[in-house]
Amino acid sequence: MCPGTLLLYMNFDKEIIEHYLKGHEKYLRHISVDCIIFGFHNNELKVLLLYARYAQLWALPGGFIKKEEHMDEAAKRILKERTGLNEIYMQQFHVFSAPERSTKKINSQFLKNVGVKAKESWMFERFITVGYSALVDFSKVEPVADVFSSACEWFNIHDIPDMLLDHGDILNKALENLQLQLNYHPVGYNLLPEKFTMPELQKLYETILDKKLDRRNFQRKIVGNGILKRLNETKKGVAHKAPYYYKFDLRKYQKALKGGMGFEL
Amino acid sequence: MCPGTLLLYMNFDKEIIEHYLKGHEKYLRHISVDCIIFGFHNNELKVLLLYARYAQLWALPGGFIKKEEHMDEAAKRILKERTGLNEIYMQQFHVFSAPERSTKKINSQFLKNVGVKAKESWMFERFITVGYSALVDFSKVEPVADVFSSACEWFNIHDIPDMLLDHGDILNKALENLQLQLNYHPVGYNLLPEKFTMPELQKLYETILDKKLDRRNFQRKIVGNGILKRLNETKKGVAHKAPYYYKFDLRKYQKALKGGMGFEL
DNA sequence: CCAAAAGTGTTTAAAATACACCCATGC
DNA sequence: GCATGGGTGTATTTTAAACACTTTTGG
Repeated sequence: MCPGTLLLYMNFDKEIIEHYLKGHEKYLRHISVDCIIFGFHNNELKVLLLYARYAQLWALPGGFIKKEEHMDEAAKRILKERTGLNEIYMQQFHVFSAPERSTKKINSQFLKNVGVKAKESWMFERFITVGYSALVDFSKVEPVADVFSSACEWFNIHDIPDMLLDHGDILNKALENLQLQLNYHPVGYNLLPEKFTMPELQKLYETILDKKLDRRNFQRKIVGNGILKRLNETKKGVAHKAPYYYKFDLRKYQKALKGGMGFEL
Repeated sequence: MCPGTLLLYMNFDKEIIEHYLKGHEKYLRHISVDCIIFGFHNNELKVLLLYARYAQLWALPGGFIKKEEHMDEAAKRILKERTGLNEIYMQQFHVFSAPERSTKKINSQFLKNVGVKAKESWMFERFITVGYSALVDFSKVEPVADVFSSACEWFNIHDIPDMLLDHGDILNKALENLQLQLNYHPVGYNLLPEKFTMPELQKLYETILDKKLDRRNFQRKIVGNGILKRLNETKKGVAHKAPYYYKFDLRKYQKALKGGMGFEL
């Protein structure tokens, strides 16, 4: 542990200790929520991770459900705290419940390190976690770490570090889920800025599906189901023919969301 | 309440009271599992329900997760107890977490009725429930009620009674999920007996999707992806041309399960 | 021998795929 | 003026949908 670390802990001690000793008065026991926050930037699919100080490992942004709170609300709250965004597109995708997924050792060691002697804590108990998958506009996110974390950063989906517990598995499952989603729902609206070019949209699909798509057929298919509106505006400052900007036709987009659109490209 | 009811309660009192007062020593708090058990019989899609004595309403078969048990194991255990079957095809499909989904009133009234005064019980607390969807061979199931229930019966999917809490919603979500599944996975293996005829398989699909399919195109598609083996045996005693029996080619079936098969019929 | 339901094949329409040429821009 | 990447159209293959006739069986 580097020299400043222990001191840093001190600043957060009160809140953290309270969480370990009294969190169960506020939150449901045994249940947590973990979020996979996907973003798209520089033609790369990214995921927002936290560096958990107590475990010295990267981890998914997560949290707990308040005693009178809907789980979806808990997920929204967590997402807002890490990204600053309201109205995030998200959905639960899987529950992870292996009895051996526990941070008891890590957590009690951590408490010792910050000088607290606690034999029992709701945080030492078993947790079942519900995975939420969220799609956000990268450019609008301002990553904020939580009290348990010393960093909050984007990672390229192909460059994920070792992660806490089964968080790596959770992330993989989320990605798999996103790929499936893509076949049936339009996805770009949540991941792209309001205006975007066709090549950008295509790159998004290619990145998620992890395969190349034919430029012309892709365009035909996307334009064909009418969820896009082309703007009378082209991208500036490119060393070749300038692509048009597009934006989503919200009404038709929503409709396609419900009806499904059988994308297999 | 009919006259015999209270007496009937007595026989179960010990186990039930123990459950209310000490269940939290055995099970995780705040988390339950509810199962939607689908079967297919007489060309109808059926669901197995319990009549909950404490609520005097039909309810989904459900249960709780033991302190050191994987949630999937809990679901398997519950499924086995109600159906007698091991190795059931099942999967979680959604978590229901509205804070208002609570049986506190119903449960405490019930305890009063059986003569127990308990102000507190883990069973009065809020529960988040994980829905599991299961597909079973109707002919192999022997429905068994649990201690909280006075009946365990199959219901036609189009003839579902009023149900406890949000169980109706859970059932609808499960059905929706099953319809989606059908588009990407073969489904018959779990719902049909080993030998079955093409018209039976088609009826299964028609029942789940709730629409008519073209007999010839259906057959071509199903046979086309090679998951079936036709037997040299026809159905006996039908007043018309006898259909062949088929069975699933397990190897190819499993492969199709993974690869998906884009059924949209 | 006829009604009922199953087996099989063909024709047509739609969708996915593959592929080629022209256009605009910055260097 | 040329390399880069974007815009657009067409021909081909594959897949889905619609449809008709023949076969078997019990009554």
